[in-house]
Amino acid sequence: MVAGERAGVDARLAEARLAEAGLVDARLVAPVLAWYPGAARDLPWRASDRTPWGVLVSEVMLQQTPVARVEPVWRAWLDRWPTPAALAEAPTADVLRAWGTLGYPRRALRLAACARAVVEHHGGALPTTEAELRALPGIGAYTAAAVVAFAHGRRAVVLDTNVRRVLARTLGGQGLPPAHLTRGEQSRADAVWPADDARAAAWSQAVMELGALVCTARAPRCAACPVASSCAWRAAGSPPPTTAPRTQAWTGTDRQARGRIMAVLRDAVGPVGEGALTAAWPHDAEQRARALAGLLADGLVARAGDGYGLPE
DNA sequence: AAGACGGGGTT
DNA sequence: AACCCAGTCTT
Repeated sequence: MVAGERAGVDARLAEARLAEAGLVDARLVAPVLAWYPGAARDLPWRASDRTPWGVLVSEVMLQQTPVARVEPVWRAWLDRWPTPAALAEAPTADVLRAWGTLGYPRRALRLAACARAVVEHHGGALPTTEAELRALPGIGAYTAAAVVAFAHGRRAVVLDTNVRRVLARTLGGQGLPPAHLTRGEQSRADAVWPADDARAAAWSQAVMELGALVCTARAPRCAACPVASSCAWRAAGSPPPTTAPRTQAWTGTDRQARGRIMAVLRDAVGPVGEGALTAAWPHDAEQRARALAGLLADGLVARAGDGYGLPE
């Protein structure tokens, strides 16, 4: 075993002892739970009249898209398709237009497929276990846990980018979590998560909110943090992150080309011809063809007469 | 384990 | 111009 692994194991053992002694609960969980009620945002998918379906729709929309952009689309979506059964009947073109510019439109396709699966296999009601949710299209480990915690109020370890950052800083002393979710992070989270359903669900919501509002990636508001005094990262002098995340290129990528084509088709009343696609991405015919082929393969675009349109 | 996959607000 | 965002799926 190399020194780094040895140190990691020692750190986890130390954390496990702290958890056993109830110190993590006293220093981290309890203060964050106390902080939440006065700080939480008033988001519509958290309202007392929320439904599991509304929670799921919010979680899928929030996969890589910020809250501010999701909120208006979520409201319109739930007004139009208040249940899985309603969405299951919707034409794909309507679904993609309602998704608008949230990005990653395959999520909209998967959400519609999820609605149909819920109708077919679960009688139209969302299942309540992580394993059943995980088996539905577009629902991965995070979203399954989020629905269990936020919609059903039961214990589920919700490990999104916010929670990973809070735990990396407060317990790990690191500025940012690893690039990819590690077993170490999962075992650390499992040790921290309260055992009781109601407390665990409240913690899920509160720790995510802390990461979103206070323990932010770029410029954390440590002065407003309820656990600043026991934060391992602060104690270490807030050292900058060691590994810089690789930023994704955007301008000139296939993804941008796909987006331009989708924008044209969303805004078109009927099918569009080759000319409209050329105008959408004029300078690289090869890339345009590759993007269109990908969209057709993904089921985001369909041939319509002599041209192309959103699928029925 | 790595790469593909949108789009817009913030710094 | 970079960076960031309540991830998932495929290879």
